[in-house]
Amino acid sequence: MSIEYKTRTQVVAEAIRQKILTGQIKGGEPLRQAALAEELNVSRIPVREALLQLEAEGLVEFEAHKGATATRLSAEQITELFELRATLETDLLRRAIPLLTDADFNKAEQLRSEMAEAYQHKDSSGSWSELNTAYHLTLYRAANRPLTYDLVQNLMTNADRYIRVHLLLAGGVQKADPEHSELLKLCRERNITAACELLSRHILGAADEVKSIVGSLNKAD
Amino acid sequence: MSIEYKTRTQVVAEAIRQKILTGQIKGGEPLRQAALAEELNVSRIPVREALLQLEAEGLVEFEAHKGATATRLSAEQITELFELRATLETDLLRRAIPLLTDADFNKAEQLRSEMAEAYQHKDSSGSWSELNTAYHLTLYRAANRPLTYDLVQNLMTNADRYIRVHLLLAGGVQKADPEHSELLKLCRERNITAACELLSRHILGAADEVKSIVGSLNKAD
DNA sequence: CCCGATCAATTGGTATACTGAATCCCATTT
DNA sequence: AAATGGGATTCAGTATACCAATTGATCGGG
Repeated sequence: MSIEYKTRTQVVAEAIRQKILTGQIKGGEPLRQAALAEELNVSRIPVREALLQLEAEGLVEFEAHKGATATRLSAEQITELFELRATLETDLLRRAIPLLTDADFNKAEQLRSEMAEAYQHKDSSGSWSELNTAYHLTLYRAANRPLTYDLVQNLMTNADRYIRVHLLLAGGVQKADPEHSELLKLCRERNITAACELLSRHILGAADEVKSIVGSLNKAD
Repeated sequence: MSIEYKTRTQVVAEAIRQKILTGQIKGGEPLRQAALAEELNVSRIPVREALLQLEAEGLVEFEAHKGATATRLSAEQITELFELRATLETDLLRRAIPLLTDADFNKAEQLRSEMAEAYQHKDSSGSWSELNTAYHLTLYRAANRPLTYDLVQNLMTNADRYIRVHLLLAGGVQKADPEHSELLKLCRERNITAACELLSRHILGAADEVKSIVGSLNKAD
């Protein structure tokens, strides 16, 4: 077990990240350091450092002397984000499949079922999202490609914002579960080609639905 | 014209980045905040923030209460880094080729010749590296994929550390110039398949040479 | 030889204050 | 009425000083 020591900066970063992912802070919204510091009972410095970290993750943007704002992706950028994911995640999966163990399969299966259950409790779109990320990452870890893995993890975090919308407004999750089952089955069969193709469709399909929703949202404001 | 305002944090980040890229700060070496602050005539705060930024770029690593150290990639990670580059850069090039303009070709050609000249003045491995990066990026910009582009830019920065070694110890650059010429020619002919294949070989070939050198270096210490 | 205890070094974090952009508002000018 | 040009204000960027927490190293005792 990893004894995670959390610095305040990390705690603050997590808090703000959650606010952005859940939509509590919307794209384009300015993030005032003083306000966040007071709200989270820390000084401005850990807030600044947390924001810097989130900038690196692509969740916020800095402008000198103007401060940080939550990023807002255009439709094209959302497309690019998901296509990037498709590229990198299929690459990881391709490498991972021959190396996946029974333990990995079991963990993935468990996460899948937890996800199915979380879906019942309609409220918690957050936990579904986290489980979904964990499920996918479980299949990638065996690839042993730390740089790509970290990158993908970050891309998934970014995608999450849009997935949650997807999840809330459309019934995007109903489609996900059978795909997750099928994907796991193909992995167990070590059918690399089919698994990668399914994964790609899984990601790009979600992208399409997200885009149609976000498109109408952007018109709204 | 963009009026670039530079905060001290940015200046500091650049200074430290250069030190790492040039090998003035070696992999694994600890980066003392107080020392850097004094050396650069700033307080510790911009130093901390600069280090945080460099962490995001993958050039340094933080450990709570132990501080930052310059990262040191294993042979496997170097392989992964260059393979990632090959994947993402060929993707960009594929998309860019149909959209490249004469202005782009001219700029690339100019950079290529500057690179060839910089190579004469043996000292400046730094400027060769920067020109090399600029040359490649010129061919990718037209792809209009900002996320991927930024990512690649960052990967190239990371690769640079190793390329410079390559450049100094082996004659890796002699090989690069004809490849750059050929690549540009294929782009002008809009020969996507051949151009991408060449680019991939160009990157992976450099990786091989870098690895053999770094391998012997790692043994050394 | 190992094992705590102690201590210095260094990072993480707070409080506070100051400087200087960026921006808004309003008066002056055209 | 529109443009110009200050202030005044807000907020980010940075400095300084200080304290707390953690680490690593040294050292003395079992």
